[in-house]
Amino acid sequence: MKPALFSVLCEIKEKTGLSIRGAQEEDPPDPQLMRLDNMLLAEGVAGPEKGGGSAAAAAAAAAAGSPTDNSIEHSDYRAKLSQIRQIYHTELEKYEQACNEFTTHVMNLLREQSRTRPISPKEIERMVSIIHRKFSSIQMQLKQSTCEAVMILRSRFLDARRKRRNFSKQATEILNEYFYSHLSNPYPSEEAKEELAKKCSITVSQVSNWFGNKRIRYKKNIGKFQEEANLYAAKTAVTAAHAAAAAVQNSQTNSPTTPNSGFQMKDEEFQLDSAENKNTLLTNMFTGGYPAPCYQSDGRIQ
DNA sequence: TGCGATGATTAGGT
DNA sequence: ACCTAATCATCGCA
Repeated sequence: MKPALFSVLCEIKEKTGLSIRGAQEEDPPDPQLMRLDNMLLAEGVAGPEKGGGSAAAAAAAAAAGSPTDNSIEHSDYRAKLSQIRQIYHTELEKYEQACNEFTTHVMNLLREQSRTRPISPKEIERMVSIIHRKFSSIQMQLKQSTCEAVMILRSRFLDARRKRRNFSKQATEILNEYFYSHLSNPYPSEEAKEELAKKCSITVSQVSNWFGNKRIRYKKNIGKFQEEANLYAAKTAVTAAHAAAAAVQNSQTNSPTTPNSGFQMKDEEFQLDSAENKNTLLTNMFTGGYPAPCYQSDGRIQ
């Protein structure tokens, strides 16, 4: 910027008491503008050059409940965010420069006019504030669209649904084993969930999600899961047989296993009596027979 | 590429 | 807080 113009701007500043550079930020305490500013600051788009963005990304990733450090996606997110940030800053600078230049231009015109007519400081102030209002509304739009872009970016990268990965085969195996061996009451306790989570290398809430999904899907279409149920029943039968063999050697007077009340969904009379079903499955497994169908094709009990 | 499977989210209930 | 049920969005296979 040319020194001559700059001195003019300083002159305006002195005369009007307006801050030319940052008029938009400090003049009206507009709540919406403040919201936008706060959000941009929180997302690391506005504010200090480095660190903010990654902090926001890390916080968001933590909120999304991602235990592994998917650093590839992270850096991708950061790259996109800094792209937005760069665009935002260059645009902002462009607007400020344009605002200043335009102000200078108007001031020059007023100066020339001052040779032919008297110009009051009031008039100058009015002109300058008009210009600033115009430019700050443009700036508001910029901030708004930047916020939108960040929100879209966030939803694309940080929405857990978008980066869903199937659990490992082992994990699914472990979960299924638990589910089918507790079919009469497939509601693991907090401790059980923690243990399953540990075994499967997933979070406790993922275990809860899995059981929630499994219960509802099993209930909806038991027929579909029959084969799977048989498979895991056989599997647990083998381990149970080992355990039983060991137990029998110790004592013959063991109390019977826990009484089963049946798989009952909350608030619903939905007695599967699946413990009995499982026992049938097991005995059939051992005798080589195939279990009699216990459920109708629509999933209801016969 | 279509479609079923599947993990995550949401709304509404207790 | 935890559940069910519906739904969303992606995965993975034929």
